[in-house]
Amino acid sequence: MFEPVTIKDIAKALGLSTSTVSRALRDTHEISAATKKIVLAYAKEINYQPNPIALSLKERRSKSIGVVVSEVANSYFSQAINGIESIAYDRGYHVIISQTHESYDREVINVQHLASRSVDGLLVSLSSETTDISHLSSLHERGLPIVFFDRVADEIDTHKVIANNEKGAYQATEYLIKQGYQRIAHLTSSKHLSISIERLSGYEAALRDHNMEVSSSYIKHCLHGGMLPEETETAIKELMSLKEKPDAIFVAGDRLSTGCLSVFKKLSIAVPEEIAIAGFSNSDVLDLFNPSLTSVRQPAYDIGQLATEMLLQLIEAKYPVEEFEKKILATDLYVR
Amino acid sequence: MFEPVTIKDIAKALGLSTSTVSRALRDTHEISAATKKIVLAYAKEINYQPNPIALSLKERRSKSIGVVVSEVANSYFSQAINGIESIAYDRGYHVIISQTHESYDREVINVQHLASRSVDGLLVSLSSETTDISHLSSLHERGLPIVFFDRVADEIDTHKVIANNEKGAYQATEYLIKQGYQRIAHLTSSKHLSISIERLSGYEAALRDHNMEVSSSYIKHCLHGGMLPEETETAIKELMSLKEKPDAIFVAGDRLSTGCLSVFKKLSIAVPEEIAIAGFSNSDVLDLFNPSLTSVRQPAYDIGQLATEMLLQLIEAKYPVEEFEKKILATDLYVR
DNA sequence: CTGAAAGCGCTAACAT
DNA sequence: ATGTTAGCGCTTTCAG
Repeated sequence: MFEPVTIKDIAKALGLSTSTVSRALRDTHEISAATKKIVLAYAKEINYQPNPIALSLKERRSKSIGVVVSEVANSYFSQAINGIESIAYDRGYHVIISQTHESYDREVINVQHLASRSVDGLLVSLSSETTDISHLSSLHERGLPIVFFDRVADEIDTHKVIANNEKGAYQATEYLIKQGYQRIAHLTSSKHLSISIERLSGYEAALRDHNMEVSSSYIKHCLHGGMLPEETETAIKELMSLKEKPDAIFVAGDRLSTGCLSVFKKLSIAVPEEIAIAGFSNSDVLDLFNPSLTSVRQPAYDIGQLATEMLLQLIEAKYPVEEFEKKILATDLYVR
Repeated sequence: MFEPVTIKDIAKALGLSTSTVSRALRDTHEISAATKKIVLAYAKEINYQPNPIALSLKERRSKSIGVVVSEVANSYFSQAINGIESIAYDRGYHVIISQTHESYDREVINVQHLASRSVDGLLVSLSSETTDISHLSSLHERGLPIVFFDRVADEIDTHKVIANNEKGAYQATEYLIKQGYQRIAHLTSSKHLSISIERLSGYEAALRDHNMEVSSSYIKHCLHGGMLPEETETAIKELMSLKEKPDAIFVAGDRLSTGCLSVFKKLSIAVPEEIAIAGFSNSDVLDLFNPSLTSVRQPAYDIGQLATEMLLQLIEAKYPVEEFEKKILATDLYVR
């Protein structure tokens, strides 16, 4: 039904062979200027577009990279994607985005699909459910370039780009401490995620450095990182029903932070009078919130750009790369 | 470097022909149960994945659909995308998302790329810059199925799915009128966008039905739909420097609505005391805003689903479809 | 400088 | 039931 123009059509119309046409279009030297001109003119006239599918099949590369994130409806990821695209498009690569919705199964399916679809490389931020990463390590072992960003898998030896989650968490927690809060809880995403581990560690370090106790009853995990509102609500209710109610919470995630505010609003708990909040967020409408949210902002756009540059370096490397780096970018604390 | 397993590898390893292997994997009847079992077992063992590129080339279809939106970092679009994916994945189609960032040039490039990449169909919401739609109509004439959603092109005869923008705008404007506001301005996106036209028309109808005058000085267009904060700020400043300052604004877009609130905050203009706002928005953190925003919410997820169903119907139609529909879904007014 | 032919991975018509 | 062959669109030897 939809029949694009092929090199064959041009050849037939011009009484040439397909190879000659191909050469004219590819601009090789082994072609007469005259023929080239004719072919190019005709190609433009009929708006010839080479078929990238055929090209991919031939060259075994697609000039496209796959991106695996949990949700595009997340400021952090949409900003990172913009960073990714900015580099990729400049370098002639196309970007295929896929969402896991924090589901491990979805992640496996998406990764398989992208790989079989001949993406030349993968930019991955793990889903919160993922613990087994064999779907990625097997591809990586077989030579598919992969760069992790945000939620990384330490088991796989490749480039990684993350924000300084530990320091960001430390600063946010310290901010709450300096504001005079005494019982600071921590609400975070699933336990095994690299970002959760790093942010937890920053939180604990800040407490310890200020001679405050780390209590496990103050630390709540949400397996789906706030995707399910009930999860957040349950965690908050548990915290608020402790004998020693916390007077502040450091929240380690975008959706979780806004989710928290919603829950408090719903439960009519005054923020920051009854409980103060500081949390990670890259939302760009944060300044419209009331109560306001002191937040740690990650350089999502830069992270996306850097990860893409590193991936393209791997893809275009002449020789297998053996040395891998983990880049750590600074966060910003916005006090509100 | 990255060498996936092919049907040929299996054939060689098992001493069969490629076609036999293909038949075993395709599960045709003309194959012995024994061979089939052997092939399937071996395929599973080495984790064989068929190469969809080769398949696309052969079958001239890719089982994938392209999506063209302005920004994924926009609640409306990210929700629509989720709706799109929910249907597409169920039906075995993959979704390739591309962003125009409200740029016409980018839209042309993306559409060309998607088409040449052999997507089986296109879901399109036009960029705010787009007036010339020949990049789409030429593809459409050549038989590529296209369904428009949100920002549609009336010139192209195909399925369209939109929210009831006119009624939504009418209700929001009427709400402001009933609150007692007298001088209601209208801030909207670029003039030629279908959504702008529809929403403007609802706004004007509401004013007229309540015997209020429509004044062109009260209507401000932002060519980039609020993508550029200066645009919004300039428009607001112009409105606020009129002799007869408006006492309310009906805002016709997500980014524009939040952008408006930001500008008022920046300029220390009290909302809703000095000026009231009602606007289109699909943000899911609207309830955390202060000042709060009365908003028209579109059924973005449903729109995405419906548009996808219609597109797949076109793609899978046995005979060329001649009758096209424009589906109009109801909006919701959230008074805050 | 140009054409014929092979091959990328896969399927399907045609043989056997 | 299985193998052989051709062909999807393109590039690239290999011949001429």
